[in-house]
Amino acid sequence: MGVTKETAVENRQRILAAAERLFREKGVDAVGLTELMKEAGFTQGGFYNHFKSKEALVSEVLGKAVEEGVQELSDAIASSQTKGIDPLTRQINWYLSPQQRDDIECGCAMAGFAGDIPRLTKDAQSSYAEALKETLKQVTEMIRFQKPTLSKKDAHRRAIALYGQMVGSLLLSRAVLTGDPKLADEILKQTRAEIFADLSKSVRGKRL
Amino acid sequence: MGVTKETAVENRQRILAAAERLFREKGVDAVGLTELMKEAGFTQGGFYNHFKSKEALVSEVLGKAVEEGVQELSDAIASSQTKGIDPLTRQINWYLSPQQRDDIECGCAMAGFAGDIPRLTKDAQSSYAEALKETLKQVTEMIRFQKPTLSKKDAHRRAIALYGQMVGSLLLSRAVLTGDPKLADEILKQTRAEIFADLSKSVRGKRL
DNA sequence: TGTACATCAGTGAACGCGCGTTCACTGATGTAC
DNA sequence: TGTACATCAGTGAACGCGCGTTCACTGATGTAC
Repeated sequence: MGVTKETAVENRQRILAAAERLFREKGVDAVGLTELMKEAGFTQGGFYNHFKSKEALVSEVLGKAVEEGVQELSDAIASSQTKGIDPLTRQINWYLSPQQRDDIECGCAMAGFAGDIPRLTKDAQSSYAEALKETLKQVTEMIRFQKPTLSKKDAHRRAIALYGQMVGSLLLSRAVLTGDPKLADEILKQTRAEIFADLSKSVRGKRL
Repeated sequence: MGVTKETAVENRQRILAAAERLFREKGVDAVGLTELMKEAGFTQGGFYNHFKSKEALVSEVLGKAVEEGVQELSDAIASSQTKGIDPLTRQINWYLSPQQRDDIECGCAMAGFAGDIPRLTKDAQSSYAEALKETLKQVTEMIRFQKPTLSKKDAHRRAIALYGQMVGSLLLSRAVLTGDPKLADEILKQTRAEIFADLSKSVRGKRL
């Protein structure tokens, strides 16, 4: 009831933030608009002042989440490089850590939403595909930073295989987290070990 | 109305089969019992003659699907060995093919349901974890069949990393299938290429 | 083997419930003069 | 700057709908004698 234009924009952000949190935690389908608006601090009716439909909200949340993911990765690469750390090693260690697996709120959006994509709008699917492409470019860069001798084509192939591996291990680890926590941890640990063994092998003795 | 005991058992199987088909296609949450029973050829009320609740059905479908997956893999390994084909190579080529990606009805249950597991019952989570463990054992065996010199521990590590990679690439490829079909195909192709490059490298020149 | 009765798979209407969405209303904000 | 009015974010009740589930009923199957 009577709210600054500025406040209205902030409130819209709050709805988006609440939605991302709940979607990641419970899944898109399992979150109702009443619950969502309550979480954001409003009553359900106000939703339609900000969004055309639930589907439009979902698309926007998804798009925002994957874009932020790309941005965060970009920042992490830059930060690693200024610190003189190898960005790829650092990124893999973070990605395949129990922390990023358990902190579903802040974890990788590409992995977290992967299962929902086929059921979303074409728009959402396109932004997801776009973000994946961008991410693969960044991984390719990290690989070339680590092994400058590699051709661009080889690095890109390696990037695709590596990123798929990271996403898959993360999702499998999450899937068995309750059913077999020991296995969940082992998946992350062994995948990390295997990746680093591969890397040190292919740089031919030069340790990372 | 009035049905042989035998027929009743068959009908139960039909409900399970319809459920698995629909769950894979649309996701567990998106399938209602009315739709499900209609698909199986019945009216909604009869559902509770066979299952305690929708949740119980979901658990049973999941358990059955992953068990069948383990069984099918076991059969495929045996069939490859009698034909003198390397089971691992054959399995990877099938798993990372556009056909298995697109044929969501018959594709890998471990991958297809991975995203749903955290929201299911403890029972379902346990059978999933059990099936994953079993699958990893089978992959380990395939790896040792291909490279008998590898220690059991090394083969198991390699199995975890490899299976995670296959699942991840498959899910990413599925996620961008509509948004960027070219990328979807490339993910499968490059992952296959990378895996086989790794394998031929680590068997030191001995082609598969 | 034939008859009487209990069982229970299947039917389809109905239940309460929460969903996404709409609506009339409120009242401070923003605007026109 | 002060006043009158339009705007529109937010409220909360209500909409139709499909959900998971329950229920009284049907009638062939299976069983007891």
